[in-house]
Amino acid sequence: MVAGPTSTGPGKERLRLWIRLLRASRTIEAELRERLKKEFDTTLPRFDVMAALYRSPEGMLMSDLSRFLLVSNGNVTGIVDRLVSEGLVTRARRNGDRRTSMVRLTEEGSKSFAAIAAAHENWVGELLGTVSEDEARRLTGMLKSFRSNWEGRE
Amino acid sequence: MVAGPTSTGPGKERLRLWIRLLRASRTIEAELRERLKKEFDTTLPRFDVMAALYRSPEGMLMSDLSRFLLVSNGNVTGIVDRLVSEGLVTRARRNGDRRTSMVRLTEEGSKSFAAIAAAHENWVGELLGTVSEDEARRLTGMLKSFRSNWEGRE
DNA sequence: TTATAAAACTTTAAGCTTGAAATAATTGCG
DNA sequence: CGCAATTATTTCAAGCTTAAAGTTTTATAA
Repeated sequence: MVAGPTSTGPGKERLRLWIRLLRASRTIEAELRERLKKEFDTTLPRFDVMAALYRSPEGMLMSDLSRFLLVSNGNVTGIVDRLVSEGLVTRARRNGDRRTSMVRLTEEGSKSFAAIAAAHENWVGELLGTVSEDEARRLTGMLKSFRSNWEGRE
Repeated sequence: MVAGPTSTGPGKERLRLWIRLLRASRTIEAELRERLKKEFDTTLPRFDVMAALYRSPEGMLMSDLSRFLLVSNGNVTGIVDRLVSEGLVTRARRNGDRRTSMVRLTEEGSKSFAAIAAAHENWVGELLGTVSEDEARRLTGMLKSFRSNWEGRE
């Protein structure tokens, strides 16, 4: 996914775009992962889950998390397990539907996330520093319309 | 990495961009992974390694692969191991420097890759279909300059 | 009711991924 | 030369990831 086009033709320009997109996101992702590890001894998947929960103080179902984060159900199970065992998150069995459980940040998890998120936002600002605010807005617009055109997820 | 900004401020626009970038690449990546599995019973990492080797008929060192694909050394070892055991790739010990080995596609690997790459290019064209050729060129340019400004890898 | 299907989740097996430690070969320098 | 540092690679442990199969609970409908 990271090599160059192997031919010329109609799809070439879009293939180039895809390769650039992928290389850019991998490079940034690698840098963020490294800093999360070094500075906060955590991982990107944990950060993702906590970020989602931080936006939903009322809690989220496992399936909400899985859908929102674009990862599989089983995947979320493992990450939440570990967050629970670290005291950052709780799984609350529900009376209404006993198949499901509400996942929420604990007090500690919320505090912890706020600190990490602040650093994270600065890192992203730094790593994308060469993109002007205006360019960022335009790029975001292009990517947004692309996704929402392609399929209905959010 | 996939949730929205948690605050307003100067870095907000770039954080939005990063989230869009990540969601776009994850969505496309997931779709490509699924099709590679279904249609060719292979994986993205295998495809990446084969794509790199296809561009270098003379072969690549393990460290070349690792650098080019932006993944760790140990990672490449495992993927190449599996490709070797499937007869798609060879590791040739070198006389000059016996620490290293040249990795090459076999005849079969080369044929196999050519077929997969053709399908792959069509898929990408389809998945990025809502982006015009012209827009694709502009986006690519932005992403390219961003990366080369940020650091010296290629 | 009461089977049967559907939904929410967990478990499992296989593979991917990293960072760190271990091996082995080469290079450089006193 | 001889040995310390460097380089190329593999091994390892832990965690991430998916698809598929399994479990439990809820909904449907004959």
